[in-house]
Amino acid sequence: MNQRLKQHIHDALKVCYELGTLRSLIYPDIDLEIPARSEHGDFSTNLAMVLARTEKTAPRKVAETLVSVLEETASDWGRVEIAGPGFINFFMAAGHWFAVLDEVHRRGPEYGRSAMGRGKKVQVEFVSANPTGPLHIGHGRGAATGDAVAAVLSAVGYEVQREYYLNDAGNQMYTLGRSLLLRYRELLGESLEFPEECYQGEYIRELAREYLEQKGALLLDLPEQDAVREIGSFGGNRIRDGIDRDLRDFGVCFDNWYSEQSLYDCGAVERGIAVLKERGLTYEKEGALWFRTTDFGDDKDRVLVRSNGNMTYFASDVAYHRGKFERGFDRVIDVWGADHHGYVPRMKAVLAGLGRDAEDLQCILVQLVNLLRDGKQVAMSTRSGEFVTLREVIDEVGRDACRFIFLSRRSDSQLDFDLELAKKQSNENPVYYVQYAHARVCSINRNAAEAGLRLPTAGESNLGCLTLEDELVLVKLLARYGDVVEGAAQNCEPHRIVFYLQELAARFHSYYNKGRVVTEDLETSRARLYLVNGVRTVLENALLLLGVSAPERM
RNA sequence: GCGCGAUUAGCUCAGCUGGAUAGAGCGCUGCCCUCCGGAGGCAGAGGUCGCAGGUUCGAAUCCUGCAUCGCGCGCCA
Repeated sequence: MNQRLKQHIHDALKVCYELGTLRSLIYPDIDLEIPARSEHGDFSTNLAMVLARTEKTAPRKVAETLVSVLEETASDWGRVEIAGPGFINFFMAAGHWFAVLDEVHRRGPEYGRSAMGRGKKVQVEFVSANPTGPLHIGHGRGAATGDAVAAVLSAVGYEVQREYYLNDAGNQMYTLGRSLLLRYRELLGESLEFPEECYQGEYIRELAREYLEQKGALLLDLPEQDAVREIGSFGGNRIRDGIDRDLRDFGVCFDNWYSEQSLYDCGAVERGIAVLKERGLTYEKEGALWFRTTDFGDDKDRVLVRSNGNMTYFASDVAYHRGKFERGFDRVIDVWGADHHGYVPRMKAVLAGLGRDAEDLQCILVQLVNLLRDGKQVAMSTRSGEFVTLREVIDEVGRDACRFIFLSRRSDSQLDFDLELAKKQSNENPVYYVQYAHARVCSINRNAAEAGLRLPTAGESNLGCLTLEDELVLVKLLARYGDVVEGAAQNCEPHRIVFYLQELAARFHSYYNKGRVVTEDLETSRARLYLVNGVRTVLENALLLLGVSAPERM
């Protein structure tokens, strides 16, 4: 609808230029916004104010000139007026609005999707927690965010891949193996000191016990190196499987698990370094190899190869990101914990160093989750192994509430997550408010079916029966849904969907309380059923983007 | 010290990339069950958008400085 309106405005501007009533001869991007106040119309543009400068004419005067042309065609779609300092406000005829209902019903689950990103491949990499322990609640927020961003991008037409980067190379896997081996030996009666740098969590003991039960005491006969590698790879696999299982139960499913070790095995890390060398972006200092990331805006250079010959994680990150683009992605999105924000400039530098536009990489920083119970902070410390796992939270509060809460703020703002509040099935908990709206429509449908009323399909009902102000408001909200999805996609901000859902649910509940959908009047009942099921479709579509279910009963 | 981010109602937060009289939820006060599900609705109180300048027709939004808070600044992973 606003595309057509923009075209009208563009045409009007052209006419003014041809008539000579306006002389700027420029066509600025037409900014159509939905005013906060309905008295200001359904749409509004500041075009006259933008043109005022080059026209050297008062904004209102420019607006009058434009409006005089716009009015010639206005009767087809509504009316125009000038307001305030020079806004041009558009009021669409009600019939135009109610036509979206047909679109909602015709497209069903497709309604709200668009072709904005058609033909482009984008990868969203998220969670990517080290496979050295179970996921905790912070990973859950990253998972919900990454998954929803992926879903939203996919809804606007991108070809999307969800990827988990598995840090299975380097020191930490060795540390995992060592931690396990020590616990294993403890179980076999040895008394020893458990080093601080080893993983402290109780799960280490459990895995060691599991290994012992399955394979027995044979590790004691192996050289230490081999024993560490053996039990480490056992533990790493078990932990990875556990992570995968937790994520699936959280409704997150990765298309690809990408192994860091594989980058070493196939020589990609060496090649990545070689490319930077060839481009003259590296130098040696004090026995180490450096990448001059400061050439691209980083505040200091970074080491690729240490003086002891070991590669840094940064070196494999270069290879990893280079590989992403070689795999054909046009855009790459990394979802990180906000404590990694310092890594953004150096990763952007990697892209620039490889000859890519740094904008092709977007980093979404997810702030930490502040876990509360009844308003009191729950102490957590990864080092001591005392943390609340994602698994525990899912089991306790449920997947829907969890995901909804995680997505209810912008990702870069901190989030209070109160376990007791999340469990409450009350008005303090916004998930149920939205889901309840959906269940309510389903309930109305059941009721209508009992009364022998069938759900009307497109064109079957008389939309002229929808004369209430609330009905128009609802339909306008439905019409906005596509823009909301596009905005969420463009900005990688799934929380916009959450806010939209709350508004839609609120308008629906309000409407529901004012009168009945199923009345004695058959024609009105059918039209209202048609409307209310349009609402239901959009509620469902939006909830599914967030990975939250749309229940028919609660 | 340098860098990044935050600062909006009692609390938790939005604010559509610079628009018109700054919004929502919770909490608080007072109402609404003859009615398709009350996990609901209606009404009300509540603001110096951290502070000070600047940019322009117009600033919560952009720029500069300051204050407070958080995070990050290894040849760690």
